[in-house]
Amino acid sequence: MKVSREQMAENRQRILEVASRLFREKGFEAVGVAEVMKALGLTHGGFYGHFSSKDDLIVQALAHALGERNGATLPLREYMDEYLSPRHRDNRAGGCPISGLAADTLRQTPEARSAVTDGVRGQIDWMLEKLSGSDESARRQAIASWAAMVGAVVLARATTDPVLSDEILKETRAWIDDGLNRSIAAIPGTA
Amino acid sequence: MKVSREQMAENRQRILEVASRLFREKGFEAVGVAEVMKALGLTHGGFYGHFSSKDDLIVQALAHALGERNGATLPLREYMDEYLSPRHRDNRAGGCPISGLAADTLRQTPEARSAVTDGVRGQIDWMLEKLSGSDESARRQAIASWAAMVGAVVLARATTDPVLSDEILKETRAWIDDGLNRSIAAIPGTA
DNA sequence: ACTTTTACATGACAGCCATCATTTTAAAAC
DNA sequence: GTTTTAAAATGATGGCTGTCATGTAAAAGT
Repeated sequence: MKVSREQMAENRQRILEVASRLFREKGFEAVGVAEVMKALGLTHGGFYGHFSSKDDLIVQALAHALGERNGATLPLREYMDEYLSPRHRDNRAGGCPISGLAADTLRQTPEARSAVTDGVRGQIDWMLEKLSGSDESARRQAIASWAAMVGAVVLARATTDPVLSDEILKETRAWIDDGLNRSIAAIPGTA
Repeated sequence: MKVSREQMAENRQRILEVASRLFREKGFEAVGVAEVMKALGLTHGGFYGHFSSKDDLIVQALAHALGERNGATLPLREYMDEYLSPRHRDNRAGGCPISGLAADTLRQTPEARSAVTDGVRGQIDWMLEKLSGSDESARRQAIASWAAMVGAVVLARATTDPVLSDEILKETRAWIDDGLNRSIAAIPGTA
């Protein structure tokens, strides 16, 4: 049956939200078009009225998830605390799309890869801004801290031993903080 | 046709080698049983004489790839140089199975996940040994450095911009070295 | 030499998936 | 209120994949 214009626009948004959550949770390949539509209470038929293909959905869902996360106005340390928490590790569907989907995106279209690249660049810039420094050492710190965060979440998720998994998150968090403190101490007037 | 006993044993080894390379290159889901066998010049039919299922192959290929890498007798800094090199980034098929497959293993059998967990634990222990320290700070350093290495490789592979990709590897490598030097300096007698 | 065993080839089957053609039905337009 | 439009439902199709049944030929055993 046909639905109202607003209903259709809302449906489109809900497809993006549900798809981006399912993709993060199970990966692009493991989620079918029918599964996404069913999660909304719809059937697979209407899908191609909204998106031209599954690849198209992947690109838009990625952009949607990346954009959603950009609203983060947390202080850097709180952001890192949350990122490296067991809660984020266990919340793949609602978590960072880069740590969740970067590896999966390798086998996707150039458009999808491009969206992830923009996300990586944006994240580094955001962290750099939060570090309130733009010399090379701040950029190094932003990049390496971010790499450690992504790696720790990937490893913590892959590890089935909960003790080891928690330890990876905790020690990585502490290590990053060691580096932050060291840098702050190096700024004249803060030591 | 039937082949000799040694030939069969060799075929089994070659299946493991080819499969572990293909899996690392394209992911578990994207590689079919037929594709693996074809890469050896065989057909899909004989596969189930060697392995009970594709899931079985995945576990054994993972263990094979992880074991292969354990022969590393490089000094720690050289190992890190290689790990964070463009060459390793571009060599998924022959590279570290953890950075290449950890995310993919989330959706695999408990046995496969267990193999990866053992690999993570072994890698941390190996690095700890190389750091020649076993106090908590050395363990923290091993875990966080390793997380940064994995994250940097994942991000560098996902990033399509070659300049940014190279930068992620290079800055992460430098950042880890900063930490190593700081720790060495903290050991009495080395400063 | 003959028989038995078995590694691999061939071919088939069921299940899943993306995509599309057609139909239905309710909202928009008049 | 009637007609037009289009969003979603239904159903079909083709391709791919894991798995298995059967066939075949060469090695192993006697």
